Amino acid sequence: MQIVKVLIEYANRTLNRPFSYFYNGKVQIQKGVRVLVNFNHRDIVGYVIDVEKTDKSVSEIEEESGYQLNEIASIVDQTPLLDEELLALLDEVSTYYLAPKISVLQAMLPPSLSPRRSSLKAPKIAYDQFYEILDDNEEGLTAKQIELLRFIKQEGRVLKRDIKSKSVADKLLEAERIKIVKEEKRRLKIPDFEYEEPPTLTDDQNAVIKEFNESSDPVYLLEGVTGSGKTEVYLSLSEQVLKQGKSVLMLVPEISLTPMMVEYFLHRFKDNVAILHSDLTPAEKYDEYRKIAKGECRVVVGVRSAIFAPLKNIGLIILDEEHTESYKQDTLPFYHAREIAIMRGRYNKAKVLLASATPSLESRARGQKGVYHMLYLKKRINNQKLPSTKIVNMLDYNNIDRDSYIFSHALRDAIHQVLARNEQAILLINRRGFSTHVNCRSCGHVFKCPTCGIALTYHKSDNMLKCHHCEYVEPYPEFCPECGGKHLLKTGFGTEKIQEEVERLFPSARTLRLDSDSAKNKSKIPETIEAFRKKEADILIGTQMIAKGHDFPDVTLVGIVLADIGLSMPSFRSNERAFQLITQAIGRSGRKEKPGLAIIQTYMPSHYAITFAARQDYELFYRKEMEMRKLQFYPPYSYLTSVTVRGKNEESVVENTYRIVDYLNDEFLDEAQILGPTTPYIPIDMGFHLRSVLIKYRDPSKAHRILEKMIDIFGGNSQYELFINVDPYNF
DNA sequence: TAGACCCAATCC
DNA sequence: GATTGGGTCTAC
Repeated sequence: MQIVKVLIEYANRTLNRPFSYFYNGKVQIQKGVRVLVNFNHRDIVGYVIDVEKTDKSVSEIEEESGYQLNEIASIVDQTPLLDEELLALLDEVSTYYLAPKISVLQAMLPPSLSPRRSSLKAPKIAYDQFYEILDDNEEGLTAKQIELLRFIKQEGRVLKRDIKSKSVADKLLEAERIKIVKEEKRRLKIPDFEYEEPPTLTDDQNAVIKEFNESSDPVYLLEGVTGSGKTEVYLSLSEQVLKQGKSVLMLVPEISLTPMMVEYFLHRFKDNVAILHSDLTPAEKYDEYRKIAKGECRVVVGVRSAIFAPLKNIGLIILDEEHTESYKQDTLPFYHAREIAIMRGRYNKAKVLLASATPSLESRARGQKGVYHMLYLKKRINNQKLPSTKIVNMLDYNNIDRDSYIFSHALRDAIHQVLARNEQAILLINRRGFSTHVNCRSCGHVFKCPTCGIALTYHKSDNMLKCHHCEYVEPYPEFCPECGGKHLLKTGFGTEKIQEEVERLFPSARTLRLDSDSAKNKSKIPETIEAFRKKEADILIGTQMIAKGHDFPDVTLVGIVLADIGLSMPSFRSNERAFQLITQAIGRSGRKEKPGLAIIQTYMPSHYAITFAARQDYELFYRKEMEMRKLQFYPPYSYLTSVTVRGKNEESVVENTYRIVDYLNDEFLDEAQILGPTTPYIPIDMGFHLRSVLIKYRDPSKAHRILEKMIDIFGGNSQYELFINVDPYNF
């Protein structure tokens, strides 16, 4: 008999331990396969982490252990889900992020292989069926049969579903002239890209590649201004690595925003490329995953979760736009792809290349200290000039247009000129919807989301109030539910309002809007971008979506309608975010020979994030922001971990959070700052109340020991659940 | 995580 | 007297 230890599919701290089952079948159960087990009256999926043979009987074991053993209901997988490297990575990730192991497994594996019940109904392998010749003897065949036989012979193999005359084929099968061959099918359809010869590299690119090759450092940070040719460096290095027989993992922030990167890789490496991103169907993900696991593709281009791709013998891992927040998962297990990349790099003895025009402060500081090897691309490829910029102080009434409180004279004039020259403009407003708040004029009641507790945004297009955090919507009310007042006040503005204003002020201009409302399904994003590139519109209005690496040759004006939005967010990263966003947006203006202009409207015209972004001066911003971080003891001068308590009863949540704060204060003594309990920006999650503690510390290994002890003491509670976020982003 | 179990509130 | 709803407990 075998005793099988399994992790069960619930990613809950109190269940983060192995459960034992017995198995009397003949098959030897392997570690790393999924099994179906009965757990607390239900059949669920478990992941096998250990198997022991025993001569004892079930009742003897039950006697010893004190619990009743069930039998494994069935075995799901024939072979283990993870190879040796990924198995080691599972341990490393769950340890570093203090996360339940099963949650790491669920993040690592595609839906069809994930240890959860839903994976059992998920897509399986699909096959293409081909006809191939068995025997080309034409004797005794009808004319039609001979015709088909010759056709198949000529083609070598023919897809079964391409044959119209099914009955003729059946006859040939019966006569044993042809056979059916099954082959795994790739459901992701990738257009066939022409091979593109690598362009001649610039001296700067060659210098970077040379320095990279001559060093044996494990991690590199490439700081390259927009348009400096980073992509060609990636392609060139990838080519080298493939020639050495190794494989390449290329991470991008979001595929629908950067389809060009995928295309470059497809042009260069053709069907050696597998693609992994969140818009793929589960079936497509499964096929890509299997292709990688079988070694059929040695280049993977993908988003965050692709960092767990089952690539073997990795030689190079690249993170493009390494500062992007989408590399951090904001649900369990809260991992950051950059850290995983470094772990996998270490295991594979592969080099890791991080790259950005505006590196994250953490990475840049590590570069400064020599932890990462700094590389630079300082010049734009054909020496394009950076756009000229103008900061408009919106506090000064004289600067504001008489017809519209949103536009300055400068921006309105500039748009007029662009339209007159038949060029294009981009207007960035990093907030969607029409008005940001709705409240009652008589009693001041603010309309809030009942599930999240944050203010609802008014959307004019469908006359609804929407929550920008969860899915909640309600019709725009006629009167106040508190006092019955009829006068509701809409304050603040977003993309919808800007579009309306633009259409009012520039009636002849054709506008396009791009935000997550206008792009409900993601294929809309590249469509809208393409339409704008083709000059089907004069003005593109949108959120940060439009600020990313797109190349619009006719855009000569970028207007940042309100640069302060990001700055007023309650996070130590808000300056960094604002700087990155403004810098990127400005980079969209004047990409070809036409000179570009950027106008930045703000109520904080002398804020350094705005002034340095306007000058496109990363270095000065970096130094100033480092000073601020040092003063406030934030990363990179400290490490952060947040602990969030989530429970039904608000009082008990608060009380328990206080107990955790006290505990942490006792354990850390003076070696950490413990902030809290604080009420998170999103205070309620599906009817559960949330409170957080932020820990700022210098010694990660000590913190790790204390946090593990904290989980032992406070983790196994049914009153509340603990969420631990190592290196959180939203504080 | 989600069923079982328990108790109290509520219904006709 | 039965049904419903909420809170708590527990799992191999």
